[in-house]
Amino acid sequence: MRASTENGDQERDRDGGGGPRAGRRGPRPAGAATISRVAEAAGVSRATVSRVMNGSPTVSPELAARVRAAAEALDYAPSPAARRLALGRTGTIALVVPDLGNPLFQGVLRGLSQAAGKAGRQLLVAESDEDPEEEVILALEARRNSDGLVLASPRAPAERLCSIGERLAPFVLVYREVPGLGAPSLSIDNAAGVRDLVAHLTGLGHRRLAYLAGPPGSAGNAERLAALRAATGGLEVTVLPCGSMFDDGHAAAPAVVERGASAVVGFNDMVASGVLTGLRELGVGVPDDVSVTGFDDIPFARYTTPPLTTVSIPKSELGRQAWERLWALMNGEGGGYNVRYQPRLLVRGSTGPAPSR
Amino acid sequence: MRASTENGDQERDRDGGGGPRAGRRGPRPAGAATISRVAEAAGVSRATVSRVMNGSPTVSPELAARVRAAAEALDYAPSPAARRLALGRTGTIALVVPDLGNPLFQGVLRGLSQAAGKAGRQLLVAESDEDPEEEVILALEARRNSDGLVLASPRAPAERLCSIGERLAPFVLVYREVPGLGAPSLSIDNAAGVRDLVAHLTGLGHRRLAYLAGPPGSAGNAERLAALRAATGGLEVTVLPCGSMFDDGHAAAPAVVERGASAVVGFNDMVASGVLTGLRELGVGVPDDVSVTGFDDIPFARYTTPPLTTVSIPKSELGRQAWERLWALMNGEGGGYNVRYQPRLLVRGSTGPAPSR
DNA sequence: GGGCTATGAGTAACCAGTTTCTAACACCGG
DNA sequence: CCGGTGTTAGAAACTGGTTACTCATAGCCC
Repeated sequence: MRASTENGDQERDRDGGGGPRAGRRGPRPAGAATISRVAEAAGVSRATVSRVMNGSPTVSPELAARVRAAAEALDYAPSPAARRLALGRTGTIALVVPDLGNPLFQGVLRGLSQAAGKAGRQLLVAESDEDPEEEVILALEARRNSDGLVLASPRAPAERLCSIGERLAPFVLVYREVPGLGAPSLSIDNAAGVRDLVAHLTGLGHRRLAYLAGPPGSAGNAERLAALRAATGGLEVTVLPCGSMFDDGHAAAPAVVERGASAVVGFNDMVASGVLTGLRELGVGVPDDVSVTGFDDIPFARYTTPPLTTVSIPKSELGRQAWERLWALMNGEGGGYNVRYQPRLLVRGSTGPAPSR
Repeated sequence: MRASTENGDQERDRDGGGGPRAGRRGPRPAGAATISRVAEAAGVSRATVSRVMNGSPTVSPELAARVRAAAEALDYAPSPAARRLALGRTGTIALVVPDLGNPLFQGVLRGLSQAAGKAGRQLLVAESDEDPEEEVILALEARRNSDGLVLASPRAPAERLCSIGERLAPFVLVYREVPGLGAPSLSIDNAAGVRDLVAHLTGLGHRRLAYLAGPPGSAGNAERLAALRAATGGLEVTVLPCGSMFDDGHAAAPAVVERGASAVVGFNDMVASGVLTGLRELGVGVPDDVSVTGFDDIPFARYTTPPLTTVSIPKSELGRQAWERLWALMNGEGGGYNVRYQPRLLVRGSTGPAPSR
């Protein structure tokens, strides 16, 4: 598993070079130029250096040039830590998600990262590992180190979120709506997506459905399941506990066969892909014997065999939009209304007419 | 000289309570308690509050209790910005990657996020969008806002990295080795992986190979291609320009058929999956007519049809290990040697005996 | 009982910027 | 020639912590 080494570990820094104040404080860059040194070198006050570095127009051109030259010569860059303190802002926004392995949150991460990056903001990321209380703690912690927060918190109780809502502001909630919470939320109309899927399946003649349920605590799973129950009035629906990962879906295949369902509605694309593989291994034809649908339209959904019928949700768009909302909030503009995105049904090869039997 | 009459200026901030200077500065929490207010409330000095908050043992128990009560009552939490400045460290580490959509970097992100989170460190993430110079700029920027850096920089020229190496320290390079760079690197033995694949394929009788090349600037692609050339002495190898995404591989399928290769070596699992789908659409049987291999073992690789033969690399382990190395470096321990991980061949269903022809 | 030491807590000097206030100076009009 | 005005740049206060010194007191030993 492990292998070769190569040297490395060079001189270390010149640490005690100066001698007298060797190792004076902790891990400071040691040689880093400060505003004071630049001021001294340019023969001006610190205030003037600050003004020049921030492009204030109230500095005469020749002085500004002298300061810039000195800054250049000393390779000076203002300390972000000092600016944070003085300005009271961090130039950073934070994202807290339950699971970085989930394509849903990866999409938000990407969209947010790009939007924030374009605006010159840094991005702090924290993963709560799907623990409800951890979500809350990390959110508070992350928020203290940033100017605003994007929070994906499918597990934390609504009351808990409301109780700390004030301390999290400005923030945006994604993939969830919490009534009464003083923050805009960007969510998916899960019910509409499920209705589209069910309509598609019943249109194909399916009457016996199986639902592969997501994680019990998940708000998204609760919504999808409720919508499914509502949309399948006269039909037979079996709910099978499953999960959210490939292997969960894979493991559920025998149960699906046993129940004799003609169509399987997966909590998400991953369990749907898993069950796809599992069914094939059991010799069940998809979509000839059983139809399968997913949810989310993860990048891989079009490359399964057969390609997965699913509903598409705008993951990166959520990230981009979260940035826009957050930006508005940080500037004191309202922008506090909720958006619920409509998923789009994508019919691919994994669904077909119900077997006549 | 400083004036600071210590309690003389305490008066100052109580006038904010009224209306006169409402909205005085930018986005400060406004009501947030400071160490001074806690000190006042507890009737002690700021130094004592600081000592209590940091668990210094040189405070008498009753005083400590009084301070803690005051802090609790005021809902006080030390300002991270002020601590950063005073301590000269940020409590944060940074990760810079070219593309957050790539499972390779997602794996590192997860491993690093979990390891750093467990150690109570925050994680800053930046995406360079595969631009060589952007990689460098973002790395410098991210490093200035953190105590250490994990850098995945497949595009930036080696000399450029060396020239800024000192300013990035402490840092760890992943998925790449740059001789002479003063930082440990964690990389994959691409050559060994390619050799394993080639041995596997030739063992099955394949003599005409096609390589689906990755992005031209990528260091990983260069290594894999060089290793392929070295490992396929007497064989016929066609190199097809491709890319790194599903669609790139999908689009390359016709060219593969045209060249009459009996085995396709994909730059990574995504192009391999893409070509898998493309070949099936063209009516080419895998592995009966053509064998296909990938690289990286992304989570999806075992769920393609047929499951993808590939080599596995320890993505999350790289992230965890990067944290360990970084931690050692930040504590002044050496730990600066390089590690090159050996990939592991995973034979699945996408490879089989060469057609007899 | 007096000197010595250990201990707890306060003072003030940092960290490295930003910003308000103020003073000096040039320019202008009366 | 003088007062009013406008510009420029500096002095100093401010962001909110940490920590090296310092000092007072209490306990201990001789």
